[in-house]
Amino acid sequence: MVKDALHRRIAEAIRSDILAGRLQPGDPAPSEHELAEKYETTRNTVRKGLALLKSEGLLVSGQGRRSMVRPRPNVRMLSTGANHRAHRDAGMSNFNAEAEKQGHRPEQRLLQVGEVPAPSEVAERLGIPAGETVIVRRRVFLVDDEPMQLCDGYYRLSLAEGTPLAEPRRIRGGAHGVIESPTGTVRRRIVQFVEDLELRMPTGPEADSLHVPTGVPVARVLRTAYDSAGEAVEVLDSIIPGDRYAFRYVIDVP
Amino acid sequence: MVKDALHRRIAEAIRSDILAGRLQPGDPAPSEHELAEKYETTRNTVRKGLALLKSEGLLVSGQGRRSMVRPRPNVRMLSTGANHRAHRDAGMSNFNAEAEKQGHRPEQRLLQVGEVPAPSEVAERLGIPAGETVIVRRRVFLVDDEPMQLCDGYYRLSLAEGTPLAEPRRIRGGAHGVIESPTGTVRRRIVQFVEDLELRMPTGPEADSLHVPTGVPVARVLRTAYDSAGEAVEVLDSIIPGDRYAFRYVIDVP
DNA sequence: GAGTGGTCTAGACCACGAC
DNA sequence: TCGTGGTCTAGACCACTCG
Repeated sequence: MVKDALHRRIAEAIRSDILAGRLQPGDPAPSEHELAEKYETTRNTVRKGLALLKSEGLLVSGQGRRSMVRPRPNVRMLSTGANHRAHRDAGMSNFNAEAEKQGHRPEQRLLQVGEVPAPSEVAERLGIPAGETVIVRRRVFLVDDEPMQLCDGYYRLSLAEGTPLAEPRRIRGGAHGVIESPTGTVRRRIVQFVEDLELRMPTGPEADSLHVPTGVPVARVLRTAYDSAGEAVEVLDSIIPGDRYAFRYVIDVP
Repeated sequence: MVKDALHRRIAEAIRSDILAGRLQPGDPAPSEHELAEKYETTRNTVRKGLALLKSEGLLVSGQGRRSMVRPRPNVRMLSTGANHRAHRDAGMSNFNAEAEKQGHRPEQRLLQVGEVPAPSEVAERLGIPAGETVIVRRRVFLVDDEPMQLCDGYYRLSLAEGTPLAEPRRIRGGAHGVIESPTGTVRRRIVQFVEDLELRMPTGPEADSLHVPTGVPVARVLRTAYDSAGEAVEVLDSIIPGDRYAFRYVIDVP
């Protein structure tokens, strides 16, 4: 019978050790040799069992090193829509505030600033035709030198051209400061965010650049910012590893 | 070199066929035999490559059947905090409304209603000591007879005892109707939800009961409902497969 | 250098689906 | 019945880490 496959039983035994706490995060798993002997089978079969656990995110392994129970990451960010403004009024992004609160050193690294044709999902949200030229700012957020998320910001050309948004430099006070700063006589104000989340496994390049271990999913988050006129002024396209983030949303019912 | 492993190259070739659209969802993948011949290797190595793609959620397979590119699920729910009340005032849950809008047949199946000790995460949110007895209502939501999510509702004993919440029957108008119905002279009103999301791979039992294919992550959502007095009146603990749901949250900035 | 995990070969038998 | 994928054996060599 399929469900009683030996490699599944091996996986199940170790899984229950982990879930019951008999094996703690960071503990070494039994070696493949030991398991092969214990279950009177070959290393190949043992490896299939361990592969299952890796794909579930319970084990991590590496050439030459003993496999171990996946350690909890030392930082866990809380991504919350609830308090954007509070932080920003203090001149700080949500990301930085959360990291520093936990006693870590946040960093935002700018990968690219330039003009690109708008991807369809972005164009849709910005209310422009797909393929129209937009400004993109690609960044990676890090904590203690470990990458935490990829974050691409998209802006309409008419809004960003000639502003710091189009410059390949970090922006003091953040992108929202620029958007809300008065241009001529108008003063924009961001009053609403809409976040669309999708769950999936990371692509190869994503897993590489974010150091996502096997068996850890990511969220793809598209966040659109609207001003008081109902106009979309920014679309953020983020890839967020599931082992380093928890999400919290507060919904007020009218 | 590790990255050039043959099974990885095989996976990469097929992956790019899928991502480029040369292989469409539902299309059969090449058979293991064919691939072994093409790459002049053994079936075992081919299988390692295909296993990679399965763990990424790109392929599905089954004994005796040809592997195929994972078809998009025929229903995709939009889980949104934005319009709970609108639907409920129409006497319909968010879930049912969304499914019917897409022309499908929703169903909520009650698995269990009973008293249990409150899990710590639930107790925390309900503002009671962990382990205190609470009422739980375990349900599975289905669309067209396919399971879509697991959803356990927890209620304080003092609130649920003697009400339909403690009865093993479906509740006309939903649980919120009961919570908001007047008891004595007070009339509760739910005014806020707080949703905590976590991303991970499904456990074995979860994958089984939700028919989650390999390589598809789940969200674990804890939703707490508060009344106008700031009291937590319900905690919902849901497991939601990533291939059948998209999440949308609207955040208003004061 | 000893031990570990990563890769691969060359077979075998089984369970299941489609024809 | 035939082809498919699922499981397993019994070896081998390599790359890497650690003491």
